[in-house]
Amino acid sequence: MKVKEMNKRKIGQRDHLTQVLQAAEKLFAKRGFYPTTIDDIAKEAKLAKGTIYLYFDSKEDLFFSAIERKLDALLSKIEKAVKEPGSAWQRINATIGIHLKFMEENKDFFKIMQSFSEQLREKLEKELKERVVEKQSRYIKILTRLIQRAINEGEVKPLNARKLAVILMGIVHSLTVYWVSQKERGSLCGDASLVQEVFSQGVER
Amino acid sequence: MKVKEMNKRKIGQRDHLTQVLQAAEKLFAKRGFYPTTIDDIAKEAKLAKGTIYLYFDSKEDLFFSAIERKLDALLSKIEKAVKEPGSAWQRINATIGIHLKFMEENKDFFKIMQSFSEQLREKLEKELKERVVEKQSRYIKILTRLIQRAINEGEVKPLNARKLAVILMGIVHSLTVYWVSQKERGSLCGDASLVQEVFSQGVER
DNA sequence: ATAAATTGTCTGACTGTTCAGTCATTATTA
DNA sequence: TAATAATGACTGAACAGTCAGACAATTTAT
Repeated sequence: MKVKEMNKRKIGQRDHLTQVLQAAEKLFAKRGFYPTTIDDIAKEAKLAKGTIYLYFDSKEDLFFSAIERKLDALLSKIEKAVKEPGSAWQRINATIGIHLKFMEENKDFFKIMQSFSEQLREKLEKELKERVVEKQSRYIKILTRLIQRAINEGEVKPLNARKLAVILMGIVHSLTVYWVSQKERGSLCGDASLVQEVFSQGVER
Repeated sequence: MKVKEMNKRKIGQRDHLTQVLQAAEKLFAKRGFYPTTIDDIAKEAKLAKGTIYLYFDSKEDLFFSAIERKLDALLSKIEKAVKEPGSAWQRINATIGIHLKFMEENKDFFKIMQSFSEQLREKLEKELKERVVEKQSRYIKILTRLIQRAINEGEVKPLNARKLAVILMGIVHSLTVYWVSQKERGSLCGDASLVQEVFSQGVER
């Protein structure tokens, strides 16, 4: 987060910062990057446009900061769960559950995620993009490590662990997309067992 | 002589249309909808901006037409393959192979697909959007029907066929995304057997 | 056969609007 | 009172879409 004068931040200021980030998340999620204007976000946050530029350098900076904020929240949940004792499978299953629960609670957010990397290329600041890409790949790395361990323990076929991680993410993601598109939404978390069943049976030795 | 000249004129027209569609596909795929300007497309197609508006009503119209063109090509390949005789599994496997091959040959194109529905919402003409959504869902329906048959034949566990279709699409799609992001790309088609193995084992009774 | 008129295609300068980012002014806080 | 925070009118660039006219292919008239 590129907050100017970070060290001098006060409570009033932090509130405004959060207001802006929440408004940005909401609107970017609803409409995507380009159709969302800074004026929209300012209005939603009940602040003047100029105030936003006190906290963020540009629209892109705000966009990435909003994504980063949520991604941090998801990652810390995942990382915490992975530290818990248990077998590789138990951890993989926990991860699936946490991911689906998080998406169910933040259904707008994931829409940003899926498009950001391909949508903004070219134009965007390299540094900004890398901040987010790094966190995205950390998630895949965690899953890859878990799957590799399951392979080493002989519970999973000796396939490419990274590709299996990609496949698992793909399953979880596609079900989320499907769930969001439904008019009458059931519980997304309820699909955790389906994912676990299909994936584990699909890769087990 | 008369006929010859007339043909020359008509062929010229069709060429321009194709030129525009190809340029649009290329640039929309590379940069996405908003950062691509009609001037860019005109330049790429070596035509004047006004000419594009002879063939398309708006930027959105052009965007959807470019998508539709490619989607038709993919769908007709899939539909043809599904008509071939064979078991439900053979057809599902054929579909996976065709899909991956198509993406390998049109790696830019699929990027548009994944984002279009979420990117443009709100603003876009309903009718334009529906043209594409209808075709997208036709693909899922084909897969769903195949999977349902495999369930009826007792080869697949009695789970929700549509969700399984969504899962299969998710696997194929995520591997495509992963493949595109690789610097050193191997063969995407080569992953067809991985998908088939994991999916079939994952859902079999 | 040649010129003139007609038709259909293409062009790119122009217009109106939208919007990211600025900054002089005002409000708040210490 | 001085420092800091917030405001919103303003600016300049970008861009979708238009349109008056250029140009080439055909047809008609002489």
